[in-house]
Amino acid sequence: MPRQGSTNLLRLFRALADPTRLRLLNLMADQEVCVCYLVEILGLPQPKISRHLAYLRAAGLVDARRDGKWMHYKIAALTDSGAEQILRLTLDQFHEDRAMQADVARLNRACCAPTRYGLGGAPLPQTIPAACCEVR
Amino acid sequence: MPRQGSTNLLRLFRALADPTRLRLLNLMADQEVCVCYLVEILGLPQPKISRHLAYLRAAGLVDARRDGKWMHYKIAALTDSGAEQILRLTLDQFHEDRAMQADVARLNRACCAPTRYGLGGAPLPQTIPAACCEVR
DNA sequence: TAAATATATACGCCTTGACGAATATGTATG
DNA sequence: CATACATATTCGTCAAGGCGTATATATTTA
Repeated sequence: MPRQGSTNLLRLFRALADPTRLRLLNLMADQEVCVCYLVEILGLPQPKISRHLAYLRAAGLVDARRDGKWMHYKIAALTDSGAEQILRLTLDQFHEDRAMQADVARLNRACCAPTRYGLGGAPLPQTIPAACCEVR
Repeated sequence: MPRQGSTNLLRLFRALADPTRLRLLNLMADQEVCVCYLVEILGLPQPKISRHLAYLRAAGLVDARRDGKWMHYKIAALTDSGAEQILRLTLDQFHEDRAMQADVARLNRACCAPTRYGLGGAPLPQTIPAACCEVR
């Protein structure tokens, strides 16, 4: 297989060239996340979220997993190690961005109290214990 | 000034989301380069090169310097350190890409023998000594 | 099987930006 | 000042992709 690193990088950069997709990737940086949380946290129309997730999936940046009615998305392991490095560095940079950190904070709060966010039966991310701080 | 790193990153990724601009940045990775060399090496129409350089300049990724009839472009020092890191890592990745290295090789050959490339009086990059391998 | 829920896709509209071709601008030189 | 040369910009056209709205699909539950 010929080296075609710049083609992979091009695909990566096109995927990163949209603010909604950056926010989605930020929320998925550390864990697999259910679509319902993404919609709730970003406060954007569900079809918009779904379309951007489809774009990211087509670009090979995320993997999807069905779990009953729910779909979980997570950041994929990229075959191109250069693209992988750039993606990881990008996600790291989001730690310096207030708005991105605010998104993460809202995600954590929603995961700790799903019912308050209209996410009653929604599955929690695997890294959040089911009884993290939920009031019953 | 509020943190708005993701806005800077967005501008960066949009600038990187084009194959011609990636090739241009690759050629400028280590040195300031005259537009005439960029046109010659990439073998693309001059207005196309010029438009992409204008885009890169507007995005703050390159600086331009006039030298008589000639214009020299170089990669700018980015104010956003996150964007700077990503850009540098991207340029590093080009070392793994055959086509990108071929561009660099052609640039070096042209700089060493400008007259053979129809670049008779064109100014050499600063890092290339005027008598590098030129046959007189 | 019908209804409810979660998610995905299709449609039409619109903006961004890429392109080739033509032309304009800036600079040096005769 | 006229010309040549290097580079930039404009113009019209086109494709990619973003959006809201509506609808389709998949899954569970009654």
